[in-house]
Amino acid sequence: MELFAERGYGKTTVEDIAARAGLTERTFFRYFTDKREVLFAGSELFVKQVVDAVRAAPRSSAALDAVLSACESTGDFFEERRPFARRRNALISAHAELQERELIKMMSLASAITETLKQRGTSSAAASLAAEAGLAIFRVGFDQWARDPRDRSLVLHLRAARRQLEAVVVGARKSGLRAHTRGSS
Amino acid sequence: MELFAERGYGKTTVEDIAARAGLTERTFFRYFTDKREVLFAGSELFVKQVVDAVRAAPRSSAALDAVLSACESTGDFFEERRPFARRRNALISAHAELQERELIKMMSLASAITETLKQRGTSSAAASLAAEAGLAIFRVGFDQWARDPRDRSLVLHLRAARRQLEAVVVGARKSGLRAHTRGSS
DNA sequence: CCACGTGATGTCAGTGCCTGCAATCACGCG
DNA sequence: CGCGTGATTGCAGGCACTGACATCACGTGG
Repeated sequence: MELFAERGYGKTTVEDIAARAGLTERTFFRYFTDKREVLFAGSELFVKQVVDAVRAAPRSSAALDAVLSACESTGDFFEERRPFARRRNALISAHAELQERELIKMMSLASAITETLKQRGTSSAAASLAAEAGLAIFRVGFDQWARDPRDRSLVLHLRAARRQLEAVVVGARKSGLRAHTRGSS
Repeated sequence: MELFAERGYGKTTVEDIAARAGLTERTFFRYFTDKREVLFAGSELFVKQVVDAVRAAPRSSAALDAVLSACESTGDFFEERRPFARRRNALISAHAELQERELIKMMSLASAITETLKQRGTSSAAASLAAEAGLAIFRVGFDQWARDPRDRSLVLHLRAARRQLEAVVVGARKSGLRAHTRGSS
């Protein structure tokens, strides 16, 4: 992060990073598969935490609720490092290659959540959709949180996003059914 | 695609591709910014079609309906080339770097849709969520479509996915509200 | 104190992606 | 034929990444 801040991501070579850490380029590639991966260290741990939280959700709760409470449980983690999260976010959104990596990490999280939901007895398609919808809420909520000038909590933004999604889906369902009834038959 | 089928994506160099097209590596990079981009040629056109379809949706329809009818309008396009779509899909899901590219294309589509919805008067957060929810439905539906041994239509799979999402969100809302009533106050 | 095994680190050479720059080519026009 | 313009090429080089092998650090048993 120091180096990226100094010269920018593109102008920082892997050799630079390794040197700053007192190592060789070759050794860098033993720890990270990629130049990009250096910004995503510990992501497996993050996935594990979220998945465990999903698994820990009460059986009675609906799939989406399980996913969202798991998302909310990451709040403490992020709340402590909002400044860092902001800088990291800015860096990533400034570089397409980094966004790509972030997106695939998100999808691997989605897959992991989907699997966990299936083990809870959710059907395959519903599990996928609950995972994806949950992460869509997370993305939107996280974004609002990161750019919130009033520094309100992540949980608050997640709940707001969730209500928005409900409104969007339910609203569409109502008018969609009406249109359908009108249109067919 | 020929070359990728013959030797695999990883073992096909850009020089190979250029040679097969009767050109030089250097020229390849004038047409494509990337080796990966060769598999996503014309994606801007696709985005344009979907965005136009969203824009063309009646004002009265809800945001999510606008997005979904736009997704359905791509059905004809894909239906004609299901075998190609399947091979391309298999190739992409076998290579993480290609998945990354596909994901970022999806997100750029989501952003474009979000913008269009905002112009229709949808609020920013609702627009994001309608776009993301719509694309989640598209991803799940498309996946089912591509792997459907009975070759049923894309539209059918999209509608099914949509009903699943409704169930997931509405189901969660009901039990979530119940839990909330029980839990707080 | 030494030999030895093991895992981390370093060296080196090589491949392939990608870029900048300058030369060359194709071709339509006066 | 000469000329301008846009497409193509050749060349040199930077950087990401890999494989094979050498070396180092260090704990263990003799």
